[in-house]
Amino acid sequence: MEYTKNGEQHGLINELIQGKELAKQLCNTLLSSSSCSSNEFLIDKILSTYEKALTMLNSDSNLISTNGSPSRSDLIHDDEFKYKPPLKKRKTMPKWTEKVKVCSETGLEGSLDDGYCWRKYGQKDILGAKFPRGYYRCTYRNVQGCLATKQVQKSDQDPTMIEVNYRGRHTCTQSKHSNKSFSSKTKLPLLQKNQSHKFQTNQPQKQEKMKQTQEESFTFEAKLELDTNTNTITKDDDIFPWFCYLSPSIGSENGDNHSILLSEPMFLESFSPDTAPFMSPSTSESDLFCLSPCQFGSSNSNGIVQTSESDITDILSAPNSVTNSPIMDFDMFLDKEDFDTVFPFNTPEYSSL
DNA sequence: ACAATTTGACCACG
DNA sequence: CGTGGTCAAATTGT
Repeated sequence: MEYTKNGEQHGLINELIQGKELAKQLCNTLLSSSSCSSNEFLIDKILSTYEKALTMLNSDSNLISTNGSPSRSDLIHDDEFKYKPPLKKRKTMPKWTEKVKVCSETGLEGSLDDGYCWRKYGQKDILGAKFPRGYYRCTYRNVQGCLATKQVQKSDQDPTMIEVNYRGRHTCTQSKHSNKSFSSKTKLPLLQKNQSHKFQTNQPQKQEKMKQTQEESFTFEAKLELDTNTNTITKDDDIFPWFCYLSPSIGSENGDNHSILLSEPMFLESFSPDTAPFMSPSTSESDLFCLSPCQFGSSNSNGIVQTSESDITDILSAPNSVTNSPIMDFDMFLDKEDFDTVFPFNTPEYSSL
């Protein structure tokens, strides 16, 4: 992909920065119990900004879509949802990839928490990858029919990087998060393939569990960058600072995350996970929410978001994204209904915010 | 006893 | 047919 068009890239960054600022304003507005009209205006502006950014990205077809899916910018225009994917097989399930970098100094890279409860249902060696991929689904799949799943895999290049591929939004209500702790729910395959899996799943596991208790000392890094090799876009904290990356050391189990949240503009409790499906899973209930592309991170995860198939447009659909703003793939984009769910600002229920 | 994880088998897709 | 994703029995943990 050639994202070498400096001018365009610069413009994109500007748009994104503007979006950030607008989001901040909106947050402030919301926090000050502002008027609806003011909110609507800001939201419109934000949407417009993202549209522009997406359009810019879209202008490079290679950048956005690798499988012929409609570009996101096509979708974000309300009245342009007429588009019907030609032969889309399925997939209304949003999907996005997130990369989380865990500071190895803490030696805690074995786990991470995005705020949801996951149950591991599989692990597989992936061709060409050093580390096996772990498959997780929502703990409440059976109970609440939540179909959210995620795949977790250590990065080949940088073992401190954890790649988390989310699929589907959470439809469950994970009330337990109200007592928010930074417990990690995901354990990563720590060993490389050539190491004994048997060993891996036993002994190290205990170590990991012990590590989990130390998770509060996790530190994360987040950045956004364009990876010209992989056609992916990563988020830079500078660009999307409001994505709220809390350091576990800051937020705390009993601590008041809100105080932190307030330091960076974010959308707080006025959104509940139930009413705002686009929110970050990571924050789940307690704490932070974010507009679409973003999510509110919960303490444990900070990271880099990345679209696996470089469809930045997916940004807009990050329903239950995670801690780190997800930029979802739109290889299977959402239909309008989904989009409204994810980015419901145009819906009546949100117009009164 | 129940819940979660592991892991080989199975299946679908390209 | 190879690979990735899921299932489910066995195992382990609480």
